[in-house]
Amino acid sequence: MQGLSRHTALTAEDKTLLLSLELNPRRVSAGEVLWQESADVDLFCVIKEGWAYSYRNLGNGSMQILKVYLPGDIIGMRDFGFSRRLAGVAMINDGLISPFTHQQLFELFGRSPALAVGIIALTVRQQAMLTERLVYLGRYAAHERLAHFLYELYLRLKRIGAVEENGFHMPLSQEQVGDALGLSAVHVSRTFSMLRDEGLVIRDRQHVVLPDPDALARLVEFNDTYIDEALPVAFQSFAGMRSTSAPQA
Amino acid sequence: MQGLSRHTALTAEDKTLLLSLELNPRRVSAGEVLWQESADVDLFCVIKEGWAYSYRNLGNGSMQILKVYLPGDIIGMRDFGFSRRLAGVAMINDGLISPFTHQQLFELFGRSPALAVGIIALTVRQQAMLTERLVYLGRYAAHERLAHFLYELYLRLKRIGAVEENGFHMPLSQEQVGDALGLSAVHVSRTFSMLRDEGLVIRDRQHVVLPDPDALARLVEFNDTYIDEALPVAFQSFAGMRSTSAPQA
DNA sequence: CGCGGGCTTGACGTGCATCAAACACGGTGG
DNA sequence: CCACCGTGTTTGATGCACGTCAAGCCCGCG
Repeated sequence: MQGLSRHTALTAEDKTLLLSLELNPRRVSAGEVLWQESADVDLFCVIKEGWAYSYRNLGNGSMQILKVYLPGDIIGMRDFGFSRRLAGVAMINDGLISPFTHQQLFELFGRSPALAVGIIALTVRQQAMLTERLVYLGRYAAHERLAHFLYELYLRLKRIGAVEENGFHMPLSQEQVGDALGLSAVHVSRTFSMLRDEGLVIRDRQHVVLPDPDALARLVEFNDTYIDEALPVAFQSFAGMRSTSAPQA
Repeated sequence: MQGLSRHTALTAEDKTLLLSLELNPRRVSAGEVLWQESADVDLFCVIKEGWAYSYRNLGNGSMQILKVYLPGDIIGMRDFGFSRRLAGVAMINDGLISPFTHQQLFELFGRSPALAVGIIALTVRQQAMLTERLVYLGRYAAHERLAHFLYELYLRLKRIGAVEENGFHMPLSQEQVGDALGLSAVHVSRTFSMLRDEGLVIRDRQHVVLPDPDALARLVEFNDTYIDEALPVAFQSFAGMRSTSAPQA
């Protein structure tokens, strides 16, 4: 809800509808697979606690992690419009998720165009992050990929209040970081050392501190508009246009 | 239209609406930039003739090509929901495009839920291709990236009838192919030679032949469901649900 | 106390980038 | 018709970033 209200104005009814998606929370444990690649698309989830990632297992034995999901994120929208999953999703640590069905989503879309627009906007923004990663995989060296990855996490965590004194908890193993960045675990370790020696990243076990976030942002030329930007005006009016009971602010 | 009818049933009215998007075709010449990164999002386009690509120019002087667009593709949907372009788009060769506005798109969405669903489905499928590329950039070697790239083009071109005897016209320079695959132009050349020596790809200037497409498909473990798959049943009924004048098949 | 998973460090090999030079075209103007 | 050029491609030489293998280390855990 916090995420959606960033993009579009919500009425009381919208909020009730949204909460109805989160009725059946379920505890999940570290490493638990929420669904496998090629499984039928039946559910989507909101993550309430814990981290998750979507991945593809490849023919050559390696894995590519596509995206890391944090509390508040919606999982599974990637597969919206497909009958089979394009990627598996697994929990990184213990957590709490609220699954909801295709049907619930359609119903919500039908009742509140504002919510439909907002959820589509969130999905599009997730896709923008993927594109950003594609650029880094294609054209940047290991230390830039890692710096970018950490800085993006930092921004996303800050939005949900999970950063304290420029530090945050990062439950990913270095092998998993490597799978996300297209690097070997060994090289991730070396790259962390490099960033430490340059005073950009301090890490102790699963705790990461970015002593000078702005310096990191400059290093990776971070463009944060795609994470936070509000919807263009045209969208607000479109959402209002078809709304039956929810005039927009 | 051909692309949409693959995913959802179109009524006569839908077809009229679609054609209204293509009223103002414009000739464009090779290398012409349709829009720059960070430009205001005003237009989308259907490509009627010619190839285009979306790209990002990077701080380190290199370029990453995100996607190649072929005749029949809709360009610009990546930026749907943003006020600024996330990537530039340029023509590869001379062509013909039909621009349409945000507003036209909204109007079309309002009139035909079936079309809205179909266009969203096309957009989601484009994103699936991007994800596929991300996987290849992260975890596969040059010859696999190139083979995958060529095979994907081959499938997409075959759908629009631009393949003859397993061969097609490919107006991209090797530098551009490199920018798409995260490789140097020099290495693209060497990789082409490699695939030629293995009998997988024959190339003469801008003409490419895949003598044994199935062998290529096996090499890259190509999963073509994401290109062609029809919409799941739930979508058809959703499209029908809100339609005022267009009962679904 | 021993075990195992994750992290570190070193040695070594290699895939790809980079630089540079030569080559093959198509287009242009003389 | 042929010199001329520019752009794109090929080929070679060299270097480096990263992968792989392997050994040791740290720490939590049974």
